[in-house]
Amino acid sequence: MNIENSISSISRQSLHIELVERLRDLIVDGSLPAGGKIPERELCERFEVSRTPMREALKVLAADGLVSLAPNRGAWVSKITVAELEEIFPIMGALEGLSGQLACAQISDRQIEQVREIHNEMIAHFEARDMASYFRSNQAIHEAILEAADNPSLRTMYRALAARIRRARYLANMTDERWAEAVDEHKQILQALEAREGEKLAIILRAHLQSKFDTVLQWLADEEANS
Amino acid sequence: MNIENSISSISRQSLHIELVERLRDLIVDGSLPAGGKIPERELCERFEVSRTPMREALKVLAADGLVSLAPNRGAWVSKITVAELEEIFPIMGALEGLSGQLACAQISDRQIEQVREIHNEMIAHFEARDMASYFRSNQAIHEAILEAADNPSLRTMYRALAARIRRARYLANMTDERWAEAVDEHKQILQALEAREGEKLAIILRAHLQSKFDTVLQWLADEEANS
DNA sequence: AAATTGAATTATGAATTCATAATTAAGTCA
DNA sequence: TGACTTAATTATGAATTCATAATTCAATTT
Repeated sequence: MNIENSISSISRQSLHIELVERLRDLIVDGSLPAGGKIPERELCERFEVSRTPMREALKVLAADGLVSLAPNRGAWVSKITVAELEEIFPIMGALEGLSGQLACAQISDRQIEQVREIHNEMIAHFEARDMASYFRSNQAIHEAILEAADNPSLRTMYRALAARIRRARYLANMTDERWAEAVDEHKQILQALEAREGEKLAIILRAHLQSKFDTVLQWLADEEANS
Repeated sequence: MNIENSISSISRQSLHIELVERLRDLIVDGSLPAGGKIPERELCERFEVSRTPMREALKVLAADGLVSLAPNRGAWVSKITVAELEEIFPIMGALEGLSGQLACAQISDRQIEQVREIHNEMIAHFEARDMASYFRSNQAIHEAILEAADNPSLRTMYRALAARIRRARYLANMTDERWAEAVDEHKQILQALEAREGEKLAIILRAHLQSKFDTVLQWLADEEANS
């Protein structure tokens, strides 16, 4: 890529798009904590933009559900409720099932090989009981399947939902038993993918997400009890 | 509702939200034709707002995919391509399947009765070969199932997709043969719903949308050939 | 001392302004 | 006449300004 292109790739797209992505990252990685107020002025200074594009970005994120706008009271990072989790998990399941089905229909041997590699890394992390690394590999597998599905709209929608429930999804501590179950489910996922059995993979993925959801609900109930 | 409430329900929500809805309507009903430029200035005058909230609304719609923003060249109504249809139909199928499944799990007898009534109206429209009325009833049935699924996020996502492909979905002329098939599929839909067989309904709905998609693709191919 | 009122401050929503990019129109030359 | 150049116009993106709503905090009352 030459200099001209590398400049244009930054300045070409409008400020608010850039801001949407930056803000989404800040929210997803927890720099802007859930339930907290979004300091508009501060962020404008940080990113050296005026309020106009910043507020445009906040409105886009609000339409996505990641941000809540209180009229005349500013923007807040949306706090996920149990009710919303109950809404979103089945949708994620449907989308992830579809992504598996589409992936099976057209995934290349090369891509399957890549998934297998990540899968094996994940197993190693499981055996070492390294949960952070396990989650990373886990996420990479789901991303790879989504990638293989080769459907940009699906990708965008899935990621938007994943951003909304991210913390709930990866902060829930699993019991060792549940963890082993999840690993077993992942072995089935790999098998179905290798055999390119789309319908089967869809069913497994939906069930996998359902299990995850149950775990999260359990965790939330425990959290509730302990506070 | 008292006067105070009816006032606040209008003025309470911000201008750009109101505009998002108005613009979406204009696009979906064809007042702003697909592929056409969106006359920002004109719309600002029409709705008596300044450019700021109008542009905020356009950015939200762009994030939704209903509008395309060309940097420094303004906003255009997105034109659906065959590639996008190929992306979106399976997603709609997955979401509609899920809505059927969720609906079966909790639909009331009263709601089933309502669906049955709309279904019978639709059959009457079919027998009278009144396609416009048929489409209206058809849409009402899918809406009723979506409603019974009682999942606001699902509803929002489904409607956003439906808006994007609306014209393709309802402008495609069906052959009499295909039309009869669709009606038959709808009879199965009603049966599964009455029996509250969620999995089965999901499968039927996915297949139903797949058939619809095939019809639309055929229609597009014909259109292509005739132009 | 606690609650309540009201002025001062701050933040927000929307209009306006401003710099710049894109388009159009006019003029020039082959 | 028709393509090309360049000036004028218009539209766009972003910054700034302005009116108003919300919040804070001190003063007052009970």
